[in-house]
Amino acid sequence: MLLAPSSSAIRPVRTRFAPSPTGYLHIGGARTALYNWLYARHTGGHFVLRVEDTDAARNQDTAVQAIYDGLRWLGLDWDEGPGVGGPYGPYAQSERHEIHGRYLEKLLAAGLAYDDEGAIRFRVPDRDIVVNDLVCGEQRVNLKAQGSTRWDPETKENVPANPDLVIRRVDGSYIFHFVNVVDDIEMAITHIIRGEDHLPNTPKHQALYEAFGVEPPIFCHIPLNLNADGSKMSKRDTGASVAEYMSGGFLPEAVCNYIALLGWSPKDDQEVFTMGELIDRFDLDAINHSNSRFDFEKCKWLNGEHLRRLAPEALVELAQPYLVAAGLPAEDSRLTGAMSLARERVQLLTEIPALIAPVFAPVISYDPASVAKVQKREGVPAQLEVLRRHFADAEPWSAVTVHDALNAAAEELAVKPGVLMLPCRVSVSGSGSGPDLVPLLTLIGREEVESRINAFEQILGGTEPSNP
RNA sequence: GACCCGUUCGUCUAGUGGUUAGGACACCGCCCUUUCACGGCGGCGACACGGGUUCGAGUCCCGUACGGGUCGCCA
Repeated sequence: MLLAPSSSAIRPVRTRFAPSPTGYLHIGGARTALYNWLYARHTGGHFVLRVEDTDAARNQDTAVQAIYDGLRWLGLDWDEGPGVGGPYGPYAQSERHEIHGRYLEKLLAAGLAYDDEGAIRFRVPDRDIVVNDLVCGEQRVNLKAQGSTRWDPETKENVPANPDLVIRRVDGSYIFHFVNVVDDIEMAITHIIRGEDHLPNTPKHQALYEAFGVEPPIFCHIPLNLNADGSKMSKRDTGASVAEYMSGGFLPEAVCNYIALLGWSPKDDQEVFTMGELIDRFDLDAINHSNSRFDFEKCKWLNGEHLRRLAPEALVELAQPYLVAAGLPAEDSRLTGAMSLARERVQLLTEIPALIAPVFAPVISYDPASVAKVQKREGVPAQLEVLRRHFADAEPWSAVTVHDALNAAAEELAVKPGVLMLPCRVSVSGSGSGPDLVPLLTLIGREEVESRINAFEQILGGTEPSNP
């Protein structure tokens, strides 16, 4: 009973993400969830979250929580699932026993399943099963022929095997392949978007759909994400857990943007997308066919791009926890101005405190290398003296007057303004690099700038730095 | 081992028979009479290999190599 999936076009799209509670949300899983979510949003359909827990793994609240937290942080809200309910519940596999039992009965009654020493096996048909995958094309396999041998990794050889699928264990619990299909049928899932690692299993699922006389959903197997070195990404690898991004100063929309691009292409040169744009542009026909490697640097760059598109006020909001942790004021009239400076060079929210600290820090921590660089120069104390004099005349203290003062000092000394910038910068921030100097000085204020230049002159004069 | 998926700059990718093979990250250089950064400009850098088909192939076909995946009473 092979049925073409064409008629499903009239059904409202229903996608699902079905993670097992492993205690963390893998970035690859996050991408799978994202694609399902995007497709549902793109088509105006529904996105379902179903937790594939098992009896044995029950009561692992924290393990499930990590998945919820990750999805919520990414902004991938589910229309049906744990916490929100829905017409096709329950949404935890462990609570769907009766349903699974009912489907098992169907198979048993039709003679398509049988008891094997207490376990129950699904009788696999002896004919080609055809799967149509949106990405990988047509897959054709005879499960009976293929399953009659099994690879034994111990002896490294093929050994005879029973091709019929165990669907219920001796202990009465059900096997993944079976519950997966049953739940997808029951939840009226129309599109299965999942990792390519499931592709070889799909003919088994197809056979089950056919056994139940149900039109299978549209399969879409997406290529995998690998580590930078091409190895499989596992729990311990850098960037593998969404939790790292949550605490590492990333913006959820930047992470979504990046992982969306790993495996899907907008087919043009746009790289920075808002969530709305992703929803708009995302479609299944533009999914790539080959595996990709995770480039943490590009992910950071993209995060910087998203940060740069934010209003300073929004940045103040987002930086709150990092400011507090760094002992910086969480509320201050200069914060917005400081953010618009930090915004220009920031990639991660975690970098913000160091960037704006000079605006607020009463004590400068001098970077030895930067100080040494200044010390090597001739005539710096005299230059700072002239600079300070012009700063004293800047009235009122503003970006314009500070800028003019800097230029005037340079003119008097017959040097380019740039020559004065390094000593000035190190004086007020302790570092040779940082936000744009003039706005930084403006923000710090005349009094504080002058006293920091004073302090730095003393250091250059041979007095021991109070803060090496 | 069998079966499946794949292979364009280091990485992410555009490219659907005729292109100087385009963009982005990273890297390098220059510019922004102001350092670092941001931005702008430029540079480096790729069609895995071998056969076909074709007037013509990154694009189609076959093979090889390489990478990944799957073969559980795991999910």
